[in-house]
Amino acid sequence: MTTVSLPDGTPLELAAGATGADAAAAIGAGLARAALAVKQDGVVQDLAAPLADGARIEVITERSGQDALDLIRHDTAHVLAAAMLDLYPGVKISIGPPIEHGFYYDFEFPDGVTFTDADFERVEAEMRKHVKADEPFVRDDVTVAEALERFRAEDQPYKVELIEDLVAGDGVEHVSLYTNGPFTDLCRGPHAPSTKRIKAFKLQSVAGAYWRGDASRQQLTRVYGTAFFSKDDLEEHLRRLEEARARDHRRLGPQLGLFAFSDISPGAAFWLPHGTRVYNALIQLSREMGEERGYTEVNTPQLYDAELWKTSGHWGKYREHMYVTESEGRPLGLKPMNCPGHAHLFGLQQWSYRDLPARYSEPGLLHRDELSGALHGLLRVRRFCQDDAHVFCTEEQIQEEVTSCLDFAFATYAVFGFDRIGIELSTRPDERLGDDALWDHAEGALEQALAAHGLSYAINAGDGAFYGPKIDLHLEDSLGRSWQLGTVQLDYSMPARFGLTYTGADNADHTPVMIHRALMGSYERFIGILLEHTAGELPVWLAPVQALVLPIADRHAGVAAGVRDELRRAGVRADLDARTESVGRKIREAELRKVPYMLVVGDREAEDGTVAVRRHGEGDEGSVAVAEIAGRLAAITAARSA
RNA sequence: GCCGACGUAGCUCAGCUGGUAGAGCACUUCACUCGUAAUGAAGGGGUCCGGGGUUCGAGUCCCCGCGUCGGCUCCA
Repeated sequence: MTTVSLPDGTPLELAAGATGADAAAAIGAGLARAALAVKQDGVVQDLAAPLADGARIEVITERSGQDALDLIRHDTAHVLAAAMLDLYPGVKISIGPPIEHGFYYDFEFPDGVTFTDADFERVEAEMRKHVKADEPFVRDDVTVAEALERFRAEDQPYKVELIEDLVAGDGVEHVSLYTNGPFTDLCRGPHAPSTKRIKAFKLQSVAGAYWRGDASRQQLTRVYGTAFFSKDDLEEHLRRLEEARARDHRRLGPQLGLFAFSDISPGAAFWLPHGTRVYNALIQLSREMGEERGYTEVNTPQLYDAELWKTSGHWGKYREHMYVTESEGRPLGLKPMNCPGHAHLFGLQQWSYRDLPARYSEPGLLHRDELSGALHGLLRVRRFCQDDAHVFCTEEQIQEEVTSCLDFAFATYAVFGFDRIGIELSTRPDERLGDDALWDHAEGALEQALAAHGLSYAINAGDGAFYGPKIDLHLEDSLGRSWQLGTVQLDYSMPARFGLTYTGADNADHTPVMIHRALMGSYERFIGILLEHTAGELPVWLAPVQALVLPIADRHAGVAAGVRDELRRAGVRADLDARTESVGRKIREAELRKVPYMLVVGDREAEDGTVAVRRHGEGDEGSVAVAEIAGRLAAITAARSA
């Protein structure tokens, strides 16, 4: 006898050796038909897998959410591979997993064969044949030797390499193969019972992807697709992707007159007047919040003798991403980051332990020669400005300083209502400065700060900066792609390399510790993410035009200009639309520009010193005295409350 | 940088198999002076990303370059 328990805790008795399919059948015929797989103690397995006595089980059906979608998307990846082998003899297959919103499969095509999205249609047609044929997924556990023989015979070197690595790495002796129709793949599984469970699928894009993520190895052709349990779900998914395009900051920026890009300077935004207002308002926010927290602003050069970059270590590691020039034979580098400049600045002065911590901030303009293919609107640029700061402190002050950097970061995000923040601890990379004892120490300090906040975080092993580990804070864009905004980095190396010292209470020289931190990250990236999160409807305090005064007829233009001036005197960013156009048109255009407040001035308002207030997206709210609306908007701006 | 796609007026896009460029919005002018999401009419505007090539003829086909988009790699 095998006894398993169902999700509601009910025990279910089955014959010894019973499978997931048996369990589903024992519960009901309908469930047996609907069953795709079985989850045993949290692990999804084939229906044909035997159940372990005492296991908690759950039968996976179409309604099981992500587990079920992962399953058929993985199935669809196998069907794609089967179709590709049908259509492209000699194609080499590598791997094809499910991913968050779909799946991919990586192929190597024979010489001279290129694969493009124009080929999707015939591949999809071939895939449909396999789905229609209702081909079962059959698992076969074989010895490593058998598997190697099979894939060598089929001339599938990537599969051979995967098996060899499994043997070398994990010492496996058996591997599992899954066969659907004519196609057999090395695969851990699980899979649904047959290809017919795939109800709707679509190939989406083709991309290059390096074998095993290694740029020095063969580049394969990756085919992305997605699959669902119904055509409606698939269409709904595609519709959402289309909607996300409307929130794309690259579309919103020019539309709202915030910024533009030009071929003449790839990766560098041209900030238009309204975008510059937003940009400056964010810098102002950083300044005010920094001042409250004991930061002092500094201003350091753009160009430095290569000596500085050699001292910091950047010359060796990042020179190819730096813009360099020379003057009178002296090599110079345009700063890609502020830290060496700040370290040098620290060294120009004399320091006592009584002066620490010193917190230097600078909205420094940086240039990095990013790979052309990496550029992405405002989110990845070559010219940008970080809300950068460096804290120089004693060993004893680290904990408190890192903690207050994190507090500062969350306080900044709270201003914008950002609460879904991904936290990562990035640890020592292969190429690094400093010995292991230093790294142990530094990583430990960051872990403690995170623990003190009670924050849950992911470990990003090997992704630290070359001078120290870091805590990274991530937000998602409109398509769910994750972007690093904030970072707090602990650095024991650079102060020593720059020979920085302070005089301790013992009258001896000591080396300070340096904390690098940026919270918004760069103003460019932050504005990009903010636009995607708000769909361009910036909070009132940040809107480039907070109020637009709309005279109804030309005779109201004088009064309207007076209203605008009064608002401006109160510190409100107000503009006037005095064109000879209908109010309807002016309102439509202001709505499209997402201006938060439209203030209409006609005969009635001119008469009694009021404006008719219309909120963006909400319609007419009636008349309000000019002084009152000016005070209201000034208060909102001062408080950054909406 | 690599793989694939794309690049036509300020913007969004049309332009079939090669036969000398088109719409809507925007812009300019004129008329209208208007009460909460488009007043009407007329007009101007294009080295079809750049450079080569094939052809009697190239926006359209081929090659090279640049840029953008989706990925990969990278991201101090």
